[in-house]
Amino acid sequence: MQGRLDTFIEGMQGAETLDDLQGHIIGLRDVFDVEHLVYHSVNASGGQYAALTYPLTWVDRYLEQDYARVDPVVQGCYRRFHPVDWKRLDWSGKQVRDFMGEAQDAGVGQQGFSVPIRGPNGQFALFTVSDRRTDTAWNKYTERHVRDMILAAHFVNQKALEIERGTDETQQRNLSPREVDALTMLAMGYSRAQAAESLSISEHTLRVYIESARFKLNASNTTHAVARALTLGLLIV
Amino acid sequence: MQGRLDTFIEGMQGAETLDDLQGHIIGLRDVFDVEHLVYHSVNASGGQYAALTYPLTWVDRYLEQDYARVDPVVQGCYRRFHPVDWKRLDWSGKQVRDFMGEAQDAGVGQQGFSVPIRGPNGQFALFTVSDRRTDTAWNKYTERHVRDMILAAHFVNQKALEIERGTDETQQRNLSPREVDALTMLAMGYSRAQAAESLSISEHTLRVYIESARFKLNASNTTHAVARALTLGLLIV
DNA sequence: TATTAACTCCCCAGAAATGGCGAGTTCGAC
DNA sequence: GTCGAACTCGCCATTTCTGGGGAGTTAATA
Repeated sequence: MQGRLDTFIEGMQGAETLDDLQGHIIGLRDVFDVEHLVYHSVNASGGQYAALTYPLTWVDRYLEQDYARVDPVVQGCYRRFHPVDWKRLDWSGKQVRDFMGEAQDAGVGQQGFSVPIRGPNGQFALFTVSDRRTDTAWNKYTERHVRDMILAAHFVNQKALEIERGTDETQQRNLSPREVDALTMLAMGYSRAQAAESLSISEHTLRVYIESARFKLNASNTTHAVARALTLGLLIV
Repeated sequence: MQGRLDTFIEGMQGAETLDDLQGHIIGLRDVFDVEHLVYHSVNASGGQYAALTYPLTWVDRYLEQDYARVDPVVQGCYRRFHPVDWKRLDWSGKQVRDFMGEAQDAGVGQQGFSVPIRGPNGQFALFTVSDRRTDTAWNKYTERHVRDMILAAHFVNQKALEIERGTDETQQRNLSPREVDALTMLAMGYSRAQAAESLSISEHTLRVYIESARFKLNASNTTHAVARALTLGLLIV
C-alpha cells in the first residue's frame, strides 16, 4: 500500500483539471481497496467541489436537500482535528436517522472513515472512505491505514487547491493590525463604545477601521465582517 | 526514519502534559536529525503554546516583539496549505530583513522547512525543522521527508489539542435548527429584515431565535453570538 | 399521554449602529 | 521625495437593533 500510495501521489501531480482529479479519485479507491472514496471541499466563498465514487443520484439528492447540515460526518468532522470512524459519531435524532436510512439505500457503505482537512481562508474539506466490511475487519483496516489516509487527504486537497486557484497560496489582502484589533473586540462581544475605549481610540476612529475592514472583506455590515474575518481565519479570538 | 517516526508517534501517545510534549519534541529533533524543531500553536482562545528547541532568549525576544506579525514563516504558512521551504518565502522588506538578521544571530539555522497545521475553531499551528545544511543537502533532505513531517505535524498537533482540551473534539451546545438558520443568515451578511424574509418568518420571530441563541451562547449582542457560534463550529457558512 | 422544547406571531421605546461629510500625521517603499 | 497606506480625530440624520412585555401551535420524547 505504501508504495502504491506513493506512486499514486506522484501520478496525481500531473492533474490539471478537476476532471483529471476525479479520475485519480477513482484510481485511489482501488489503491485503498474500498467501495467508495470521497473528496469534498467547501471553501469560504461557499463554493463546493466534490470528487467521488458515490452514485450521482445520491449526490444530487444530498445537495438538493442540503444534507450537509444534517450529515453527522460533516458536522462531526467540522469540530474535530483527527480523522474519525463513523461509528464514533452521534447518530441519534430523527433527521439524522432518516438521512442515514436514505444513505444506506443509496449504496453508501455502513462503515466509514473520514479525514477533516483545513486550508487557508477557512477552507474545509473531507476525505472519506466507506465500505461494507464487518466491524472487526474495518477496525483493523482503519487502524492500519490512518496515516495513509491522512497523507492521501493532504495531497488530494493540495492538488485541488492548486487546480482551483493556480497555486496553494492565497492572495488575500490583509487587514491592518488596527482593523484586526477592532474586529477582534467586536467578536468578543464589545460594543463599539467599549471597543474604542479598550483600544484607547475614539469611537469614530474605531468606525473607520470597521468600515475599511468591511470594505476589504466585502461585507455588508459589522456582523458580516466579523463572520468573514473569522471564517477566513483572520482573527484570533 | 519511517520506523523511528512510527515508534515516536506511538511513544508520544502517553504524553499527558505540555511538559511531556516538550520532552517528546526534543526527542523528535533527533529522529529528524536536524538542529532545531519547533511546534507552535495559536489556539482560538488567543493562548499560544510552543514546544521547541530554540534558545529561550530568542523565544522571549520573539514574543516580546510580537515578531509573529513580521515573521515571513508565520505569515507565509498562514496563507498556504502545503509545507514550504523558507527559501521560497518573501524575505524582502525592511522589518523582515532586520528580523532575519536577529534570528540568524540567535542561532536559528539558515535552512528551514515549515508545515502549516489547522484545527477546528481557527486553530493554527506550525511544525518547523531548521538546520545548517547546504542548499543541495537541504533540498534533498526535505524532499525525502515531506511526508514524515506532515505526519509528525499532524500527530503532534493532535496530541497538543488533546492535552489542552481533553479531547480533539470541541464542545457542542445545542442551538435549535432555526437558531442555527438565523445566525447563519446573519453571518452571511443579511440584515434582520432580509434574514426573516429569507427564512419566511416574521422579523419578530427571527428576533426570538437570535435572542435565545444569544442566551444559550452567553453572548452580549448579535455579532458576539455569531462570532461565538462560528468559533464553536456551530455554523457552516 | 404528559411534558418539554421548538416554532410562530405582535407592540413600543430607548440604545446603538450606519452613511455621508471632511482632514491632518506618520511611516515605509519605490 | 513623492506616494500610498495606516492611523487618528469630529458631527448629524437615519436606519437598525435591543430589551421589555405576552401567547398560541406543533412535534418529539419519555
